[in-house]
Amino acid sequence: MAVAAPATLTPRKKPRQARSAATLDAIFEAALQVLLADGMRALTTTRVADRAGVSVGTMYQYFPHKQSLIYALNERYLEVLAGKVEATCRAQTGRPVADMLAALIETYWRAKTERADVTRALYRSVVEMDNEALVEAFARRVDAATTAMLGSAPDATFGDVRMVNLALVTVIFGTIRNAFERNLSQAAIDALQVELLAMCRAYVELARG
Amino acid sequence: MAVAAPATLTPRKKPRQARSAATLDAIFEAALQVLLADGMRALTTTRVADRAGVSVGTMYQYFPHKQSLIYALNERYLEVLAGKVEATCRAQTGRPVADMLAALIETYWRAKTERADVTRALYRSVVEMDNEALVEAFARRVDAATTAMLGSAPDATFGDVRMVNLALVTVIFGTIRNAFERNLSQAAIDALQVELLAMCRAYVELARG
Amino acid sequence: MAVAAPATLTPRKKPRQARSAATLDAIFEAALQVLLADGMRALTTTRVADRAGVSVGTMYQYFPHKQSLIYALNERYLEVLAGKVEATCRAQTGRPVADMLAALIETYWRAKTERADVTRALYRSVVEMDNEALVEAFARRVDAATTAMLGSAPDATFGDVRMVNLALVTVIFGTIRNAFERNLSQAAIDALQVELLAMCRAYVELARG
Amino acid sequence: MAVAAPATLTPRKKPRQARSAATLDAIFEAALQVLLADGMRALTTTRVADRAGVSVGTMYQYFPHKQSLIYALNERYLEVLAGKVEATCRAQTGRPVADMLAALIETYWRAKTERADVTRALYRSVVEMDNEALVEAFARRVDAATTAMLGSAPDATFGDVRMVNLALVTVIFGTIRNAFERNLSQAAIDALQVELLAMCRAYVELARG
DNA sequence: TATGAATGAGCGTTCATTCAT
DNA sequence: AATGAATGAACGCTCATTCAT
Repeated sequence: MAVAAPATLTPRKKPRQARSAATLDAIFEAALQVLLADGMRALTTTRVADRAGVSVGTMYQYFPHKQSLIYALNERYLEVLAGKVEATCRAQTGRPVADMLAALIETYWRAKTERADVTRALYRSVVEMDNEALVEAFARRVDAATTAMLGSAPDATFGDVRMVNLALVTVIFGTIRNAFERNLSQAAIDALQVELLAMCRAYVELARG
Repeated sequence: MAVAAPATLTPRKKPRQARSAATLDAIFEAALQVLLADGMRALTTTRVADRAGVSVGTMYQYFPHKQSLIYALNERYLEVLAGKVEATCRAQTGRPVADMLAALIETYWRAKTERADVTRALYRSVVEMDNEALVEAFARRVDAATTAMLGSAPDATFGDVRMVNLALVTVIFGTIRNAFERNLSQAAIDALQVELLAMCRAYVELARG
Repeated sequence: MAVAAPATLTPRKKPRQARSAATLDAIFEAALQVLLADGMRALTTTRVADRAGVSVGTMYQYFPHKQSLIYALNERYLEVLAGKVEATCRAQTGRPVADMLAALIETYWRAKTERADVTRALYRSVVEMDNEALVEAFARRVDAATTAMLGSAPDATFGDVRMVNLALVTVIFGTIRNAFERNLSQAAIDALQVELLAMCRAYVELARG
Repeated sequence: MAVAAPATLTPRKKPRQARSAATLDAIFEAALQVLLADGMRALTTTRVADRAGVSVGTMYQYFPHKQSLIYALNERYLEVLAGKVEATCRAQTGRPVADMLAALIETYWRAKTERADVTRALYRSVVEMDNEALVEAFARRVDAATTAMLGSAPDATFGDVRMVNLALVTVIFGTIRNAFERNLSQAAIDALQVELLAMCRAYVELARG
């Protein structure tokens, strides 16, 4: 059931040539397209290979199992997402904590909204693999970035910054995910974002030394 | 992909005899066991029937599709969960808002923790069906209950109780779900629950008229 | 594969009571209806029993296999058909041979046309059983009747009446069956009947002593 | 019930390589063997594939459904049969009408007799598909050939050659089919062929201008 | 005697994976 | 290195038949 799950986010196999990288991209894009167009059930190796314009055989040189393809797909998505969060954290270093929260929520929310269909499709692709390692690695990267950011706030010092950070990150990410699961109107979603920010700010107010 | 999705949470077919009800229970329990032990991939009709101690044919007298079994499984789970939330809301009617929040979080958290494995397994079973109707119905029931509860608080009146309610419910449920997705230590989980409550209380403080 | 095939056309089991006969009739009628409405594929024991208003168990008291039901269905049909041919033959005894031929063709053609759908459905039901004995018995009955009729013609004596009879019966029945297999217009069918009669008369002219 | 039925008799998919053609032949031959040995009920995809020495998967690369295999089987058979009739018609062009009839009957009868078992097996395979289009196409081809042949006879002109042709073809083919359905002795069959020819000749005598 | 829930062998079909070319 | 035809285990599901009630 569980796929061999390397604990790192580094790509399993570095493409040696531009050609390989292009093929890899084509496969990823194809997989995503199939997933979006026809759902998880239609995500067969042949279908992906066909849409990517390569043979199944070739695809099996890049991915030893179907699971490894799905794994890599999620890896890639989380890689980009983590990058965005890190960029925001860097940009917010040393700024007031209220701004940090707004920026973090905004970044994550937009990342999920931009291609909401992809987000949802990937959530569903997770059944096919053991994503624990992936999630763990993502969490570690994000935790490091947000903890550093929070620590740099000039207007707040926290007794247990790791705890505050865990709470904020879990609440923000969990809320955003949940908002996607329910079929909320755009208006409700916008309002929800505002409330979430208010809540986080109120919490930080409490928690700051 | 999508299963025929009745918009209600009422069981599709009332078992006529005690014998039938027992069989139905055995099937549900078997499906859950398989799901827990071997994951979604192993949840085949034969396997479930075998473990339930009935023949496939019998299983197909209770469920027209494999999907309908999974659907019913989730229906059942959400039914119980919604019932617990409603009970809590009834019990907290007229009590201080801070108590309400503590009780709601406690109830939901415990429900998820009691059989955390089941919770996780069911989250994953969702790929196989269209659970939109189910989630919607669950959300409506819970929203009604929590909104009524909040409205009854003697120590708080809200400008837009529906908005406050939506925010609280989404944050609480989302956070708890997210806490489960990550592999947190029990200590971290306990601490998180405390923080979540603090955050919700701070938010309500802000929102109350 | 082959069903136990009694060589006679007599019913396997004489219904003792009116009740039984009614049930039997209901089963036959139900089978025919299902066959007509949904084809051979839909002809399941449960479906027939349901439509007949009895339980499968009861049906299995009348017919030991599904095949025996189909067998009996064909038996019944051929019984009626043979009866019609025999009646015609009796009626035509001693009449001119040209009249005999016209009457025989007319009788058989009308029998097939009256419920053309039943005819076709039954043709198709034959896959499920070994109808050799049935066909043989039918052929014998008809041969006896037609041979006797031909022998009684005042205006013709045949060198080998059995041969002439075999030729006529095979040609007439075969032609009519074939006419049904092709999708001919009503006009074509009518014209064909006329030609068939002409052909048979010309043949008899030749064959008569 | 009905299979997608292309209105032509041309093969659906040209095998690209000699290897493929061999496989296709093996599958056809296997299907025929199973049909002959064990009847329609035993004609399962696995059984055919096994006997053909290929895997089910391979079989499904040639035929999208079980039905399409049966369809192709009949298509192939009728193709050969129509070819034989056409060849005879070409050979008999311009010859006396009595010779034409003898040749046509002889050709058709021999074609059916050569592999009488195959003939009978295929008759039975028809339940599984909608052979209307197939039969129609066959009829059209044969009608065209025989009508042209009859029209070329130097010793006969017909008022309505299409009508005469329809009568002859229906009678001949129907009679021959019927002769196969009954379990006639070889002697009876031979005699029948003679009588059929006599009948057709007598009819043509009548019909010729 | 009549019932219909239960059975389970066996069906048609799919698709991840391999390997000869 | 790339291909895609071939494989076959395993799936979801059906339905003739049985037998406890």
